[in-house]
Amino acid sequence: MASLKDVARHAGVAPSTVSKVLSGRYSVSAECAARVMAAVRELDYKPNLLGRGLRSNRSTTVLMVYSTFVPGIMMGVHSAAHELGYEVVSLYMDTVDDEYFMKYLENGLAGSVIFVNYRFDTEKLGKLSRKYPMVQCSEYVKMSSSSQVSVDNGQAMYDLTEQLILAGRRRFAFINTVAPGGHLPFFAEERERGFLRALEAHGIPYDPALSARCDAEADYEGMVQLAQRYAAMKDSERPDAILCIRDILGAAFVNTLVRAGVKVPGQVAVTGFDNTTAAELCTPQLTTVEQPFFEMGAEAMRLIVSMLNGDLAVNRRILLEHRLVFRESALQA
Amino acid sequence: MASLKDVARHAGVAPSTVSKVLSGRYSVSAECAARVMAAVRELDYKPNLLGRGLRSNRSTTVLMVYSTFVPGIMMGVHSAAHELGYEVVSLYMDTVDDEYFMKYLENGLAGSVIFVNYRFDTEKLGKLSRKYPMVQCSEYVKMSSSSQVSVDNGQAMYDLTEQLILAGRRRFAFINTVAPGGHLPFFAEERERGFLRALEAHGIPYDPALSARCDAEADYEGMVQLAQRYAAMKDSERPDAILCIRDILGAAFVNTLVRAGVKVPGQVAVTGFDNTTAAELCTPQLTTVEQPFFEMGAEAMRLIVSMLNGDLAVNRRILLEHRLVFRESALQA
DNA sequence: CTGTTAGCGCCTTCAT
DNA sequence: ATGAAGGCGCTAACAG
Repeated sequence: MASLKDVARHAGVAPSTVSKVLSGRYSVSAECAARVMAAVRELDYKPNLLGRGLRSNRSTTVLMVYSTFVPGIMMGVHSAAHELGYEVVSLYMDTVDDEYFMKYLENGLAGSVIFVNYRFDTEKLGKLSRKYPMVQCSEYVKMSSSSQVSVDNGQAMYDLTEQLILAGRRRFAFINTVAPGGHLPFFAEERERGFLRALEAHGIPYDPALSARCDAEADYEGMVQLAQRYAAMKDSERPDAILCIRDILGAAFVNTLVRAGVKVPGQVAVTGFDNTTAAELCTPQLTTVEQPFFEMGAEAMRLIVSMLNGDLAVNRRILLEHRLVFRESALQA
Repeated sequence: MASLKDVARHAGVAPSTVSKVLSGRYSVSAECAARVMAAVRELDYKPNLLGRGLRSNRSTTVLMVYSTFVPGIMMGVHSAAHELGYEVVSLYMDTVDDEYFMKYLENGLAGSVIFVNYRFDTEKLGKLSRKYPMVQCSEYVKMSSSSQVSVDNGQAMYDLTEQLILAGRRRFAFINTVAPGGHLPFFAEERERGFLRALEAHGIPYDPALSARCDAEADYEGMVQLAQRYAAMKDSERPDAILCIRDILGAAFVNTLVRAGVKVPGQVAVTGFDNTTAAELCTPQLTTVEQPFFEMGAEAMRLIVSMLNGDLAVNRRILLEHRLVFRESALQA
């Protein structure tokens, strides 16, 4: 691999001059810059990030930690990174609230973090964010010192609930998931609050006993079992609208209810959240909420870069627009 | 961050001695080693990978390039990496056969590659494998100079087909996917060959006109459209067994046929491949083939490390055992 | 505007 | 068995 020194020799200048041309942050004569760039092309020079990082103590590599694979977010992050001249390395961590990813910061591989749907203890997060630029994408914990990019989960669920009310639904159930510790992810809390707020705004009475919480670690079968409780209810006792926190839960409900002879959406409307494949895979297909994942990822990347450049006095919270997707499982008013 | 020099000072030895203790490849007195290790703990020292990589020109960071997110493989790769003292950085590339990932090798971030389900031109792959250790996991191209870990896709499909034959099926269709260029991934070729081999071995006549190939880029709706052609056939003309190359295709067929009133598995047996969530999401649930993803990932990692250590004279091909998973869509004989 | 110099953290040869 | 010295590729401070 050609090194910066090789480029310098080939162009007949000093190594530091090459460095200056490449960084673009120092004044160099146009003629000289042209010679350097020509040499870069001829030698197919690629800067060595180890040398650069070691010397400058800065890193253009962003660590992306995710607990849920969302292709759209990944593509958005990568796309923005590419435009901005950054690299992203990603790390799948199925056990949430673990600090294993710190290794990748401490050993110098990366210099900043984007969390995607990753739940991390508030206190730890606070400490961490003082050492490394950090942004939370999609899921987040409340923290004034943390940057975040997401949709307005509460508003999204409010909007969805409102449409069902306008379509004539009256007996509502909300199916949330609950983590082993009994904690709800913050976005899940927000969605539930949005749901309640919509009922209240429209004066719809609500019986919490109709709702349920599914174990976050439940597999599909577990979700089906929960749904069977609803399938087994007397028609008069069953909710006429079941709002699920995620598509896969919604799909489990649709499949289970239909198999038991309950009419969807005739007797019960069912909805999901995220507009994943699962929403299309069930019959009838699932009404759901779509998030602008690509933009969310791209914004998260831009935000990190701003922070790295110190462009930002304060951390920011970016909210992007959601979109309701109506399918057969719950028709629009 | 404490550096190696800090550790040396704290332990009262020379930096080079600390390095020797940590690498374990030089003789150091037990007493001295103990002092060093104590200092490492007290200072919470983490070796800086940039300094190490720059100096040694070796990297313990493995790049994982994938076009399909398979949690099991990821976890296997990470688990083995952790045991062996390696790091994994991963890169999602939806556009297959692209060389963008080379950047991460050329800039020194990583020193070897694991491809997961990533199709890469044979010639390029050959060139690359001469510069960087490389293993293909799950999908692979035929190449004597390349290491690979996978199940025996041909044998898996042979076994599945044979079970359907033994269960009395006689009119077989095989639904493959075809990439824009008209090329089949190698594993897809192998599966199709295994299917044909089983029919031949049991003397079952085969009408290729019954089979079809779905555009690899088709979304769920596209798959449903293909399935509708089969739903619309006269009962006497329709295959009584439809073997799909992937679960999601199988799910589309199950859903579409059932919705059209065709009995699954009564009139048609349907199968998938991979045992993903999609196989559970459809009704009836899908008979499929399970791969030992975790082990595949772990083996791929071990193989890379062997190659990096030069332990391996020749590249290797590791085949792991598949498992048939029978569900309602195609019952066992 | 360009070049010289020093050193980021680490490993490895060589001398002791 | 231990330490001293050099240098991997790069950038930043300084000199010219």
